[in-house]
Amino acid sequence: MKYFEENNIVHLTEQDSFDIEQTLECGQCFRFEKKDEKEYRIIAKGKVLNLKQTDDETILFPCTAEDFENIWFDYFDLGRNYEHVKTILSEDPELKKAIAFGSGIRILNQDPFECLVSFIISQNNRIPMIKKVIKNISERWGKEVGGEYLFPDICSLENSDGASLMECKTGFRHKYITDCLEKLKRGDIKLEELKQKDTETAKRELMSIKGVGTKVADCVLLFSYGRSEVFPTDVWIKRVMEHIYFGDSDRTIGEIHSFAKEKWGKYAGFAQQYLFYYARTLKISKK
DNA sequence: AACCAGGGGCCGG
DNA sequence: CCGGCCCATGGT
Repeated sequence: MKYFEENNIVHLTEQDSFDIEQTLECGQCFRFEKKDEKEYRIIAKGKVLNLKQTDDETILFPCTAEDFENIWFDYFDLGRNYEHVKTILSEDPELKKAIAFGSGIRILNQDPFECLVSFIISQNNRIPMIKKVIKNISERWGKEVGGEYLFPDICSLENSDGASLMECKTGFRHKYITDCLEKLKRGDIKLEELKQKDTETAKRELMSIKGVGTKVADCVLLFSYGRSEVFPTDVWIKRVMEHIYFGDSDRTIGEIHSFAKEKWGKYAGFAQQYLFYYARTLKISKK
């Protein structure tokens, strides 16, 4: 991964397996805004960052060399060899098509708290609406940085209540967010300590929060704790998996989940993300 | 195990 | 314009 910094702009000149559009639009994060073709703004890690990608390079701005090395290199998972991941998963001819389609996807390393609340909001909801709700919450309790609002930290969000969360259009999920905040405040769950725990234990703890089931817990583990062995299984994944591997016949979420875990092991999370992007953008039929 | 939880977009009529 | 259906689900 080659890069240099000049005038507070970082130029990424070697960008194998990195497409900003695919990485941001594949459904793993919600605080981004499309400015133009291959031009995005993200709000993450306490900062506002603009990205613009051309055939030759990706530029990140405003961004010092230090911020790139300390924050964004990890956030965009740039230290991982995705060619290797794709080679392993391409042994499966069906998956190979999905990988060719989203070959520039990288799995982000997001903030656990923001990720957790975001995926609680995601349940039975659509992406544009999820983005709107998170933006509402950020504008109400988050810190302003350069005209944008950061997702609030735990302390700031503890000033919320059911009614104010409803005003942010969280709908019936407001009580789940309240329960989440309560458990974090009491120290029943320490998000920082989950990093040291094995995936099953971390998953169990996350699922003790009301409104966090297997799917939401898996998303948090994959998108903010780097647990690539999980396989978040939702209706889209169910559909595309039934289509590809089961001749369009009905399977339960549980059957799909264990099939994928068995088949892809520690690469299941990557497979899931390629399949999700493939299914969503091709709009695989709902039968 | 069916049903319900806001809210809003989309679709057929 | 309006009803019905669906949505990166989980609780009851």
